[in-house]
Amino acid sequence: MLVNLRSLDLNLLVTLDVLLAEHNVTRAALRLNFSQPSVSVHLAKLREILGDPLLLPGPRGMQPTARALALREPLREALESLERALAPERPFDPAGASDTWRVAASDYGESTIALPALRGLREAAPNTRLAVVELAPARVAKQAAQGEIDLAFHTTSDAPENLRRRALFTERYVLAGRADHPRLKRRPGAKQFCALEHVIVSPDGGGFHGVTDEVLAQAGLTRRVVLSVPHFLFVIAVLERSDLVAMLPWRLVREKAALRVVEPPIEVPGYEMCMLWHERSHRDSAHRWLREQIARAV
DNA sequence: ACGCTGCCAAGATCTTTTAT
DNA sequence: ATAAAAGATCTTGGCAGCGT
Repeated sequence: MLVNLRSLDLNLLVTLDVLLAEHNVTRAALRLNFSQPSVSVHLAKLREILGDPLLLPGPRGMQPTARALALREPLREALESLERALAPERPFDPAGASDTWRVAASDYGESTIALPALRGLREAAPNTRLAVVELAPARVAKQAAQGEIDLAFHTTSDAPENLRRRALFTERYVLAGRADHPRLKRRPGAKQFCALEHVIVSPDGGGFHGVTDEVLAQAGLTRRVVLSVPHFLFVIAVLERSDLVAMLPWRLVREKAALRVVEPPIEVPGYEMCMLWHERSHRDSAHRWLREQIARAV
């Protein structure tokens, strides 16, 4: 018959553990910082609960019953396991860690966050692995909740409310075209800007209308958006091989020698990037280290 | 007010020492 | 070898502190 743990004071097991080691109530009491009678009462309760005398007074002190002998090792292991489980979390050791982290990122997040952070991660924690998975904004909250991803890189403004977040940087838009683009030798005016052929990134797919178009509309202007693509990096390839231009995040194009980057003639509001994670990971020392590492890298 | 826990004091039991 | 005395150890009963 199983002992109901609800009705069992686990402190009794601590006493039993010491009793099984000492075979002596007085010495057990000394070790436990209890009075001898208290331990005697504990033993009485244990006898009642387990239905076994456990320790019998005999010729050479208290002799353990067969049940007591059978109990000793498993009990010791169980208590040690509990002690380990309840021990204060030890600080994360990057050098010895072999975690695999799953991070959701768009190709923009890959370029501007994952890439800068990668070197530091490899150096500090060489036995860890990083899995970057496609960022699907609609699914981030669920993925985080189900533990499919540890971290997501996302714009702050439309990030799921129920996830923890930390701002990483603010981004602004610049106008980019190929390095020797004839119309970008000087910063174009609004009219020339609208006359150019534009590429737009539409992560949801298929859209031809973005923030830039809204700002233009307020000024009574429209531009010619001739290509819509879902990924940022493809835009760069397109710009390099055509006369198309695009309003792109500054961080994505700042080191692209093949591109010419100019300030746009109109003021397009930027956005803030943040990383998102689930409450469950919030206090985890490994996860905190990862977050700190990434925040420092960007 | 009640129940739980631990302590102290006293009683009970068993072991060891000492005397015969 | 046996019995009494002393010592060690466990159990029981009563009490106080504490939290519900």
